[in-house]
Amino acid sequence: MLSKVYDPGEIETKWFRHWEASGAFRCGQRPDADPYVIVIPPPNVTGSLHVGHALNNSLQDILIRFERLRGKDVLWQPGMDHAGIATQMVVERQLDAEGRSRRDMGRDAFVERVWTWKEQSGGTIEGQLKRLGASADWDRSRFTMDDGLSRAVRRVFVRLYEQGLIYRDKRLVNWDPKLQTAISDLEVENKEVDGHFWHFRYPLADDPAQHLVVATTRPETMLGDTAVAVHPEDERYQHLIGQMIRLPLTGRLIPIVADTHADPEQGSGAVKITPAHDFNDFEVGKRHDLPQINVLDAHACIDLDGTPYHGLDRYAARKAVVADMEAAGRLVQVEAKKVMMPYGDRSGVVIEPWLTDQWYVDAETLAQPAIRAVEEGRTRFVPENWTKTYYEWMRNIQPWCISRQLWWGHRIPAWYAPDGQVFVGHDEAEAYAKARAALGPDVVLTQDDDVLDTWFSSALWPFSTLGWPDETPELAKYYPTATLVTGFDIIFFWVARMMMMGLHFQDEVPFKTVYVTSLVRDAQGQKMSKSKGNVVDPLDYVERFGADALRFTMAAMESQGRDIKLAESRVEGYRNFSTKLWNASRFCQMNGIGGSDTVAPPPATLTVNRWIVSEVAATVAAVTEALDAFRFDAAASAIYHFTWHTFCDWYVEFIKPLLQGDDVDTALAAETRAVAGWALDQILVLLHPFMPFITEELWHALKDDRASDLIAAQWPTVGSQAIDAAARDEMAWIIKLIGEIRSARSEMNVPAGARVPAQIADLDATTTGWLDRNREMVLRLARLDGVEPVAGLPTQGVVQIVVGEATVALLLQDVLDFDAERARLAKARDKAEKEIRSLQGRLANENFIAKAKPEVVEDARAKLVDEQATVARIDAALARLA
RNA sequence: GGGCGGUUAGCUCAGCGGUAGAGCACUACGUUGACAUCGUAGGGGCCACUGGUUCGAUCCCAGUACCGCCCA
Repeated sequence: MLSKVYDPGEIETKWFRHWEASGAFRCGQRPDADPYVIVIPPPNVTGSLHVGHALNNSLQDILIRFERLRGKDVLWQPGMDHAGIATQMVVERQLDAEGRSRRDMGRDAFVERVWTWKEQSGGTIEGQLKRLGASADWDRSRFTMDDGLSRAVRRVFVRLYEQGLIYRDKRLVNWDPKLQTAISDLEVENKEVDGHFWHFRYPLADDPAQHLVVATTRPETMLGDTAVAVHPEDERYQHLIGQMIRLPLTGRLIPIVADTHADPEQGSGAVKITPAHDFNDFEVGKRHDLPQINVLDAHACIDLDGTPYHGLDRYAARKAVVADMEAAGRLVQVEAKKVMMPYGDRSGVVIEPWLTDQWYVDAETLAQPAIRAVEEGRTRFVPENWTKTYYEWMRNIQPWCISRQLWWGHRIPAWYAPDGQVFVGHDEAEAYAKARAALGPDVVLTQDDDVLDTWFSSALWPFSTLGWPDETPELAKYYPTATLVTGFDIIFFWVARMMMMGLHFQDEVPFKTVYVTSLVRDAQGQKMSKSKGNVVDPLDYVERFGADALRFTMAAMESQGRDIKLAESRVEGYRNFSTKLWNASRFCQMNGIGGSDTVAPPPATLTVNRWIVSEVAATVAAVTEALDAFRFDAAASAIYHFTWHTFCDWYVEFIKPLLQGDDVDTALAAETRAVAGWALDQILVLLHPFMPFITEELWHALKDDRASDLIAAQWPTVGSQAIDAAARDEMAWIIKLIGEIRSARSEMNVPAGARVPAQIADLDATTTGWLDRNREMVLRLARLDGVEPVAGLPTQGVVQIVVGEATVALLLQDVLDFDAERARLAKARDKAEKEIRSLQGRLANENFIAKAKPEVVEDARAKLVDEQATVARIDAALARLA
């Protein structure tokens, strides 16, 4: 017997172990079935589960379990990402605590240390995903630094290099002076901060009495200025274009150039140009063939031997430069100003544009097929509006800087000869072979020190995890994958790059649908962040309410195109829902209702049973349709509403007299038990993708000889042909009748427990049949003593209720408040009258009759007749009272 | 500056060309043999604003205001 209260903790780990041990998560179990594949967005090996993961993976598991139940050959490919910078930072922090540094210990020892850390404490997130119930094929879990995936990375690098799509170039990069590495544009966060605008006088070389005022937010970079630019159409400066400036502090001569980059509205309209330290200036420098003077070293300290600034860090240098300019009388003013500053998203320090040699991918070329694939609908975004974001990025894509000055990652497979010639190969031997062929047998090579951007390896994820570069059966069967579920924040980082690499190396899109999830915020709508302290730990909710409740919350709140504000009350509410389901199952168990033997609905003669079969069929259609359309909220709401408000609130209450009375008809009771058991089974299957644990537990509790676990059961097959319109009409009337009686009782303060005798008038043949067939249910649920059909209703001591054509009178004798009853009827009359006026207004409009859809007009007419009849009956009821 | 989205009950959100729904919260009653993590009943909304299209607009279109996000 099930316990009275559902305790999730008890059963969740039990069932997960069982599924895992039984191999339920493995792909390839249905060799003839269509595949359905999702690759997990690989979480960082350093990561732990946050609420975004909980959302994302709940949705993936819902899709996976849904398709598994539908009989597909399902593969959910799990794994983790080596997360270059993040992981290196974790281990460096440990070393720091030990008073050591990676440079002391050397590259090999450091990398070994990272591996040790990874083996010991990396990947806690996998365990946390399992706690959520994630039914991925865990035996296939991959890591981006695996041998196989590393081989894929080298293969891709070599091939793209040979195709001229990877190259080495000297360009400005975003340099992180703290982490000592280049990072990509995407890893830079631009933030507006309080800064200053320093206005300096730059003297003309020919006439030092004359000067040009330039304004800058970065005074220290003036040491690297190689020009001053003015707008070509700026009247004020026409005569100066082509003249020279004597740059203060260094004394270098620099030209005044005309360039549209100078904004006449900004400051004085003249702008200093520092090509080696600013992305815009770099472009200006190229247009005017200006020298690029690098004045900073890798630590962002001034690197100008022989000057007083040498060795100062950028902020100290700024102070010194400003002080010296002021002392020289060249500081005009200092203006407070909001400025945009680039910050490294990992290090949090200000990024320095810096001139270095790096490796680049020709993203523009690779992007073209990736754009076409979406234009042609081979891959589609859901919700659809993310397509625009994707195009926006792809059509303006910049060369992708893929080298990182880190030690943890895939080392770049490029070797240099002493003369600087580059040899790229899958391994050292291949590079040597090429080098010897070119340079002779004695050549000595050194490998590039740098590693590849982490996203370079995750770009290969949809096929590298399937075994590529080997031509494995898995690759043949499971590529392209079906659905990618991810957050909008990595459409650029990851989705776009998978599209490029997948198309280039497999000639096919990596996935057919990209489902973009919402962003989870806190209950106040704030983005969660550690610094704000509003981070919700999903595992805390799992502990308190169960993984099922958290998963259901995620699904129920996941509506397309809106952020999720996660409120604890919702999780609690869905915990209550699981308790409700638990107790409904407990009721069934106590009444001899067990799991069904059939997937098809059992034969039913009773209206109430035919009705619940119809309601199940409608719910199956609604849930299936919603999941097919990625409407997780609609699917969750359909199954929730059916379970609680149809099955529990009405059906279970309806069947009690059929099972529990003194004079039970055994044949009808047996039919009812079969139908109830079947309906509950359908609930369990429909709900399983959302709440896998409780449903699996109940599945077995209701029947101990199940043919399979629920996880491997069959999605309901009952179709719309099982919907019985007559049964639905009949039960709708019964429900309305009971509802109206309850409402009147409550309003008239009839004690809730009191059994009241009733009479009913004006039934026709149909409604007489309806009432006769369901009399026991009505008596029980409306708390009536009896409901006797009569020709004329009594006039004294009655509460009258109009339901359709019929009027019910509750016989209350002495306890009736006459005025209250009159008021109650009057209120009902007003409501109907209001409706009548509205309908009459509409029907009086010729245009409405002529132009509205015929069925709409017909509906309005029918409703008007109905409401008028209701008013007539209420009037009759009022007349009886008088 | 460019792009995307939002504005519906006290709160969180669905919805749809035919004058509005859910969950939570609130009020009253309630221990009826599944369930108080519950049941029954109830109150609560000029669907942001202004125009337009339409027989009819919360819904479609245009604009305005405010709020968010992304990119420069």
